[in-house]
Amino acid sequence: MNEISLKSSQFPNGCQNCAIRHQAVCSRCEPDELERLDEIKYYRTVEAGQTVIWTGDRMEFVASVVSGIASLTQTMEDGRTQMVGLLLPGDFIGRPGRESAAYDVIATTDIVLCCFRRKPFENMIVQTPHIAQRLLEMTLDELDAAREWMLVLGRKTAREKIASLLAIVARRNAALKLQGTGEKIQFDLPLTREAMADYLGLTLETVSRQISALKRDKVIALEGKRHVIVPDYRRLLNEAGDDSDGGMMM
Amino acid sequence: MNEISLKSSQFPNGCQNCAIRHQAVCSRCEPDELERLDEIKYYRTVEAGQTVIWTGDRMEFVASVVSGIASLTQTMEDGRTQMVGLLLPGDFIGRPGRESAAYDVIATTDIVLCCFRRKPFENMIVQTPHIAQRLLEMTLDELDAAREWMLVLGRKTAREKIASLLAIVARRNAALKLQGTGEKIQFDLPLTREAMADYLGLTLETVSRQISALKRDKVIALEGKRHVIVPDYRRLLNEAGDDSDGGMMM
DNA sequence: ATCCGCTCTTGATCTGTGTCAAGGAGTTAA
DNA sequence: TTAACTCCTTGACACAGATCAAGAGCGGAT
Repeated sequence: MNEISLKSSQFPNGCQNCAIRHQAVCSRCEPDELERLDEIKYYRTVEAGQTVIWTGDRMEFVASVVSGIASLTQTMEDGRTQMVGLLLPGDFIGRPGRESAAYDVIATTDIVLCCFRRKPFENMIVQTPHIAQRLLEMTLDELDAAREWMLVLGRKTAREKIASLLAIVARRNAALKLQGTGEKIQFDLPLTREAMADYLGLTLETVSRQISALKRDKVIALEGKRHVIVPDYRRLLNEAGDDSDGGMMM
Repeated sequence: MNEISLKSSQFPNGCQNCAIRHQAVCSRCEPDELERLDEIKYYRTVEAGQTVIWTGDRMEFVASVVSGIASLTQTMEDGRTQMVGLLLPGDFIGRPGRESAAYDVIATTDIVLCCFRRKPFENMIVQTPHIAQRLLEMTLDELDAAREWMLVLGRKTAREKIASLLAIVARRNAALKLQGTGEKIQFDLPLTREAMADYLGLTLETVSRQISALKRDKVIALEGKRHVIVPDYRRLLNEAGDDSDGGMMM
């Protein structure tokens, strides 16, 4: 299962994207708290396509995604699968208090995780209130994202679903770079057609057809299979069925 | 908007179902913490069919459902609606830190809410760590429920969707009464066909047809339109597509 | 260079669910 | 009693998306 421990020294700036350390802890932590966090922390890489944890596995750690993209996936006995979460850098994996994993966690791209051994981490939560508060904020955001996605899954057409997904990835990308003010946004899709289908509750054929249709209608342009160019972000949002930008997710 | 303040004295046993007071606080709270909670607390009733809060409204409070059933609903501009949460007694409404509501909150039946004014409640969270910890637990449970529902919305057939919903309501009901060990479970559906459709991402006609089909196939029996009898709970679970009871939701 | 495996596209056809329409059953009000 | 209303059921038909099938593009291994 391709597990490699990395030393903190490989991340000279600290764990830049690690939500726990930088967003939850650093700004408010006492030095001795940081030390305790470092003691229970280790890094781990997983190759694209590998499964980090299977549903039901014992969870020995919780983790934060440092780089790459992971997904939470549920599978029914007959093989139907539904992705229930897209984990981007900064997102959190696992939950304090749970012994075993509730979902498969799959590395969609090569990823680096910042892991914390679970038991000591749970102790830290009890002793360090602002960690629980930060985790609560993050969890509430995830809950909003999940509910937003329920609207997508339950009520949107295939075309709207695709546009919604593209809008999310585009937004994430524009947010990471300088705010893509006005100018066209472009990015590489980090998901295969099949992964998109699993996220959207569609088949990969329908995904492919709808992407072709959006291309034909000049809502997007493609370079190769994965590189997407969005000439007019508002238009894309409109296709997604949520004209008022507002919420959306992730 | 039908707002009635009730006095705590109308709930002589305290607020039995109130998650914050009894599950989050009582067992671990100091007396002075309980007093502070009481100061910012009030009760409110809402009639069936009324909207408690509209999306975008300013949230002056957070609340816990004491009795009855409420729902969280999202609506698109063209009127398509998706229920994104079913709130049963003990469930929490609102989130600390958010100024305005992200969803419509609708009273599906007559309900009683135990409300806490938001600002002082947020202060309490900061000062009283175990409240944040309890809220984190509850939020994580809701997140699991939402993700479970994503599988229902994205990958299940209409028949499986109906069976899934019936199973949830049945489980809740059996849990409230003495564990319905073996014997047949019966309960009143608290939702109209239309509300079920909004929850399941279907039309009310399809809901009606599938309920008729389950009745015809003796998976359930009906007395009137709303009273459901489940002779074999395992069979129902099987129809829902999740043979291994295990998780499910809410 | 050739073959293999993987991802993606496109076509033809099938089917589950939506849409439109009519009417039944129960409740409340006149 | 009838009328009006809400909630639910059922039928006929349409259509979005699934399924089945063939093949294109492309990188990696031999």
